[in-house]
Amino acid sequence: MPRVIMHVDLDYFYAQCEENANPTIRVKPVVVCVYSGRTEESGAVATSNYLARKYGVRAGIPIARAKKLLESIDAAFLPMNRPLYEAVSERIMDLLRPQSDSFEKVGIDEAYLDISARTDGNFEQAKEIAGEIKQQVTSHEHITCSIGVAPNKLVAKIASDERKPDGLTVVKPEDVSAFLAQLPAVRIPGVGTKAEEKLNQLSVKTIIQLSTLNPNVLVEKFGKSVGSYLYEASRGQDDEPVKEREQPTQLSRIGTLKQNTREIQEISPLLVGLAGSVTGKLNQRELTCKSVAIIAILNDLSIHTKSKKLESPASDGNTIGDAAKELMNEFLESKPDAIVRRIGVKVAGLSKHSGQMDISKFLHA
DNA sequence: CCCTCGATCAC
DNA sequence: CCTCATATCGAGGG
Repeated sequence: MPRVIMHVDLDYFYAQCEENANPTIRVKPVVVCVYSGRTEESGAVATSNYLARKYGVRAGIPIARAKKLLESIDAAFLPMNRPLYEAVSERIMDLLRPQSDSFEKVGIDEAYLDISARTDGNFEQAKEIAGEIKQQVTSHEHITCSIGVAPNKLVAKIASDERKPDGLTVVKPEDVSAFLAQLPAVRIPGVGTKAEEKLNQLSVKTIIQLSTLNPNVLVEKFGKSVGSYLYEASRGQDDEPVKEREQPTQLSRIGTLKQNTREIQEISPLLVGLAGSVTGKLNQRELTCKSVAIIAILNDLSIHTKSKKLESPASDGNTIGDAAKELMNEFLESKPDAIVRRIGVKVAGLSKHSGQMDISKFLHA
């Protein structure tokens, strides 16, 4: 019996939330920005509506470039309002969850629903449910979404990407091969610029070409894990279950310095602020961390990390802040030429805060 | 098997 | 003149 899996992708989500918050901007290009605070305009585009995309304004480009592309055009440049998007997301997820046998939220604007049991494997019925979900999300939240339905998560995700925005693509089990055959290999989740480059070296552009490669060649080129993933993905095979995501296993915050520097005195205030912010998130979720890391992005935009395992799991600002400062000092010492542009603090090895006091605390007292 | 770190992806 | 956040893998050292 085939599974019936649905992937729901909320269209240009941040920008659509902003359109709803202020419908007058709906007719203009809408650009949601992450301002870095370095200068008035510095930062990047988080997402944009489809009108803005017509002008080439897409996620990730510098705000300055977006302004240039839209100069002389009446456009709305808005700062991110993450609490708003999280609230809308949560309400939508609460609409979706009950429509599923099992549910998996992936990030703020995506979810998988396993609807095998309630459709009894019937893809016609699944299509009806998908239509109802789209209507429901529209009527409750005025948000459009694109939905893919397929026998597994992999193909459902590729399908939701097929028609956007406000799309619905159903790929029945017998249609999987024909559906994938036409598509470029970069449509496979996990295939980005680097993997695309390697595939080009093998003269592979499309999924059907990928499916002709010998698995040994793939493993040799991409490693055991990615290689075998690509082999199966090209055949539309995937048996990952849809399952609720537990707690995240890491938390991080990154910020941009006012100016590039390697002076710890100039770096410390931001570092401590980020450490405090991460600690806040940790405590909100009642978690402890086993390790602390710093991230340094240099003036040449190269990324470096340095991490250390703590003596014992911690959740207090002093322990995490001190560890971050220590790591930053060690990093600067190890890289005498490093000029720092941005820094981050990450905690990992998270587990639920237990009331249980670690015995090492007593041994040291 | 654990720790650390860079790379990659996708957002 | 270039944000932010998370997960995962593989390598290298121990």
